[in-house]
Amino acid sequence: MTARTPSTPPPAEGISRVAEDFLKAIWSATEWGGAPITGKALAERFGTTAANVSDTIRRLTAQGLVSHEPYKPVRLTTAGERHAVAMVRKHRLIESFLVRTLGYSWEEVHDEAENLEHAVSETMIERIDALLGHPDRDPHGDPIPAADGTSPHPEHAVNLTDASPGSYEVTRISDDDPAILRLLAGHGLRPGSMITVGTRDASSSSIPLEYNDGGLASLPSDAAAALWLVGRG
Amino acid sequence: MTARTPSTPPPAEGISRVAEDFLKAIWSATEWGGAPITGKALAERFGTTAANVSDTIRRLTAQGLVSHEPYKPVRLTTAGERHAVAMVRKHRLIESFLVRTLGYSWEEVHDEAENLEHAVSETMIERIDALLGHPDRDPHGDPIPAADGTSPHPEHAVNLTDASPGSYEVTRISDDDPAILRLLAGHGLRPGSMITVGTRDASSSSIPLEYNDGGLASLPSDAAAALWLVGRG
DNA sequence: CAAAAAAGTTAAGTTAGCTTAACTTAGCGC
DNA sequence: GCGCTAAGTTAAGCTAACTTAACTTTTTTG
Ligand SMILES: [Mn+2]
Ligand SMILES: [Mn+2]
Ligand SMILES: [Mn+2]
Ligand SMILES: [Mn+2]
Repeated sequence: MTARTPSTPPPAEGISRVAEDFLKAIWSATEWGGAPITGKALAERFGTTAANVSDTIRRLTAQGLVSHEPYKPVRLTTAGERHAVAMVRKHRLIESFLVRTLGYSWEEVHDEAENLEHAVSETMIERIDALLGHPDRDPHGDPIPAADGTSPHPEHAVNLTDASPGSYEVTRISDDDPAILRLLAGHGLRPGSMITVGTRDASSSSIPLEYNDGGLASLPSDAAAALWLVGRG
Repeated sequence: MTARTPSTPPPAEGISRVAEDFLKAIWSATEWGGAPITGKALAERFGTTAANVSDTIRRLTAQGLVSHEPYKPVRLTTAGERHAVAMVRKHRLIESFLVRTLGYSWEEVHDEAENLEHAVSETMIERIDALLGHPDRDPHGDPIPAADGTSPHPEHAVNLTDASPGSYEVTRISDDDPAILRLLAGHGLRPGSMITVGTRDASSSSIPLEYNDGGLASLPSDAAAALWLVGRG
């Protein structure tokens, strides 16, 4: 066996499942204009401890995938961002594939994709992409990065939480929380739905909506935060 | 944290990827009438050391999945066999799915399935099974165990290495070695092919074949060992 | 601004899975 | 049966990923 000099960077054998999920989470935090993610948020996202997050961030830093100053939020390096975008591409293509070929509903694909994204080969991803005709949105309305890492930049969307009264089209629905997805699906809301945002009642945190067909509803603010809209006059 | 009594069996949280592959390998050794597998064979199969195999077998034994006396071959317990058959079912259904829906060729599916089998949910496997119409053979001719663990017992097959001269149908082709699969595919041999086995030349270890269409070929013995036949006249 | 709370780090310990090295056992060949 | 060799085990040590506990830094807040 060839002795390995301790100072030599790790052989970059491949990137672990945990590392892949971290990179994706760090990237996702800023996808819709949010601030760089904190250790606390990462710990909550993965149901683990702050100590474990520090440890994992240290390993990712050693691999040159993230940059991190103590007590500051975490950022991706160029290499880290490349890997992150590749994972997002896999995740969203897999979701699209499951809906199209296996009849998954758009509120159940996320968990399955969360596992499969770490197991599919590049070859398989490109075949899925070709079979689906190179889609540019996943079932939740999220843009699918191209194989070269470029992202189709979607029309500027506003969060329902920040939307002033008026007519909108739902362009994306965050797939983070399955319970919220089921709630929204129950309201008939999906990417492409047309809605009218009403005037907020100061005494309540929920947001009044009117649907195309005249139906009325009121969404709690956590569900509203999952909806992204573009104005439709 | 609740203290765990040392004698309590492990919580069977879930079964690791390494454990799943070991169970599958142990089961596969006896699928076509072979002897229970040895540690040496397991080490070769996974490209690891005998020491690591001993270690892994120890863990599997502690989990109640295999039974093992020192210096003896490894056997599955009832629980181990149940898990092994479930993995084989996943592997073969995934191979079938990749061929059918993504246009994989039967000589390239194995490696992809080797990874995906650890990532797909029960739900996804059952949907694949339904989509494919509950197939009972995979692309290599291997029987696909049913969801309840029962295996369709195929017509008794003989290995080409042991076949006396005569007419046969190829019923299965072992998918262990990709190089051999490519060689056989190059000869036009696949499950369902009809062949005539010629008389062996004592001076050579290769086996003479005649195809349906009159073509002649001669297979080296390692390739011949991958072919399983049933007599046809 | 100082104290309290929240966030982050460090330290120590665990397990699975791997390595190399040293040793033991089993199965012959003679 | 004796001794060689192949197979198997044991020992020691490593990394990634996790835990709890103790501590430090930053942020909030009265
Ligand atoms: Mn994931
Ligand atoms: Mn999605
Ligand atoms: Mn596998
Ligand atoms: Mn197969």
